[in-house]
Amino acid sequence: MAGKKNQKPDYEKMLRKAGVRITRPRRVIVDILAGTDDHPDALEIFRRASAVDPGISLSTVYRTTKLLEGLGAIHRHAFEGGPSRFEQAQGEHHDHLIDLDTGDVIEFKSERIEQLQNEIAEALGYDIIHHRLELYGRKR
Amino acid sequence: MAGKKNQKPDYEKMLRKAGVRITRPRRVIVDILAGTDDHPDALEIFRRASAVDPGISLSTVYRTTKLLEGLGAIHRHAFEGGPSRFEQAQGEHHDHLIDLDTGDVIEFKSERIEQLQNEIAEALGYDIIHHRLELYGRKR
DNA sequence: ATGCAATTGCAAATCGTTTGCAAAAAGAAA
DNA sequence: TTTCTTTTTGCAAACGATTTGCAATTGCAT
Repeated sequence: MAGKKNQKPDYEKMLRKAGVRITRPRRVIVDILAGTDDHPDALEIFRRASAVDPGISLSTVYRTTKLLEGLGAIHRHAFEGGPSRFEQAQGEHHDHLIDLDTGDVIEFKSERIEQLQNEIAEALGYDIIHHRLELYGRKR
Repeated sequence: MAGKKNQKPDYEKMLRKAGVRITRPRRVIVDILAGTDDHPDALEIFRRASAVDPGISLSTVYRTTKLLEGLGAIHRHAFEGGPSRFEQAQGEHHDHLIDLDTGDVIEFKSERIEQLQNEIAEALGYDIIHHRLELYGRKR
């Protein structure tokens, strides 16, 4: 259920299409994001990028995540308490359960809940632009 | 549906019970929180408090909101993009729809959704400690 | 290869919030 | 009410996450 990302997204193609330059730092960062199913924050991406190319700066990580987010290529999640965490925008929409003890993120999906959300917004006279559903829990 | 807070909470009693001193700044801040049904942030509480007593500092607003949050007397909401906003912990649990154009917060409640959340957590082997459901939308 | 705009790294700035500290106020005791 | 001890305050400085200005570097169309 969780670690199911069908095919790696071709971020380089997305960058090219966006008309931005394909630089070494961007290639490294983008590869990291394309190659993981977890939800690293900027600092963690920076660490992983540094392991590949020690010259990459944290600023560039922030700039690149922001760029990719703007392209809709990745999603940013501001789970409570911590820094923003990122994940590929691949696959279907899902929500998150955050393990309060480990910080692990478990993805889940509920068609029923989505449906109910729409009904609620509808009843209130609103169109939902996006939503946030996060369950914070601990293992039973 | 929204502006329905049954009776003002007696925050002074809660403070006394918590064994902390009832100071003038606390009284002012607490009165503001007890007397509003909206979701002000720290700066807004500060502004309102300053109107009553110009001597109150922003630090004290932060300290007092944190104190009340610790007592379970108010809830803190970190809606996306902005600073934390607070509301009395009175009444039943509810979730929020945030008007992206105005910042207005509309409260709603869905027994069905809560139920589904529990089923999901259950299925994943987790106990939900708390959750966050926010709909971001604009008027239709 | 060349030239220029886009991108980088770095350091400094930003925003919301927290904290150290000395001065001020609460409230228990006398 | 005066005194005493303790908590609380205001202020300014520190904080963590993120953004930004700028000069140096780089991608890439020519």
